[in-house]
Amino acid sequence: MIILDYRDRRPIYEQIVERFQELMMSGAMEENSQLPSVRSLAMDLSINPNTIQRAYAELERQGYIYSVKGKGNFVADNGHIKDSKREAVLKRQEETAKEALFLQLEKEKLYNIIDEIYSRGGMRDD
Amino acid sequence: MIILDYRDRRPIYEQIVERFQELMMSGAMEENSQLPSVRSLAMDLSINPNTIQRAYAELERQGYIYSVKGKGNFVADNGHIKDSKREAVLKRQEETAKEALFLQLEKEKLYNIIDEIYSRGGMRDD
DNA sequence: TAACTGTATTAATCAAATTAATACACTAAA
DNA sequence: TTTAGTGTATTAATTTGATTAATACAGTTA
Repeated sequence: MIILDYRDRRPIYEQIVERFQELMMSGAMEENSQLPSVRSLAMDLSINPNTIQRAYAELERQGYIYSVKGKGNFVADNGHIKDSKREAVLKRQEETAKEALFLQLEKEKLYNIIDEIYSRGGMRDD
Repeated sequence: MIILDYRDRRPIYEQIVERFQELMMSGAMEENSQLPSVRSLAMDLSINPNTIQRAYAELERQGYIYSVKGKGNFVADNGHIKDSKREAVLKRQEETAKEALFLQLEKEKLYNIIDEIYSRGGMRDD
């Protein structure tokens, strides 16, 4: 479910946060389903429970999960999260376009890539 | 010429590397022109000369500059660098499009952003 | 020679991430 | 009620990477 990359410069807890975000937003983890416990996931990944705790705290802070003491951590309703992710992607698109312009890339090349991805992947419906 | 952002999580030397790359690829620094000396730039930025040294070593490793002992560091011919930068941007465009698709964003939204940037910025010629 | 340049090395310092070791509170089931 | 799970909190130690500090050495130029 989670694979750590120790060459990645980002801290482990951030990798874990990101990975769960992906899983939740792709629908791979259903709303209200339970996440692995702090201790068990730490065992699985051979890292310290505190690091998992930190990742979970961050996920909760961002509204991705909610925790119930004594029971566990659970996937929250994250419709609103998707919106903020969308914003982030659009911002990233802006940065990419700026850099492409800076490098004198023709905008058609960007178009083509987008078309390629969208035709390959098809569209989901909500 | 160079402004450091201490809130940035990336190391200082990397910020310096990136900034010089920008300057060189935008044409703001001409080929064979001299970079500030290790010690003088360190003074300017109020940081340790070793940090500049590290940044310059990295720039040289990547082929952006060449150094002459006793004389200084100089901007290299970096036509090929621009090409690899272009590749990197296209790859980034691909990732962005994938994520946009994943988030069910209409591709027209990406188009619009690109158009906006390109119309605002105009095109340079080589 | 003097004052610049780059390069290399070693040790010290600092900050952030991670680990380690606990303790405490809640839940669920035997 | 006891046991074994769960989350949460806290403090200290450790580790790692970045940065600083202090030097030394070598080449260039005036």
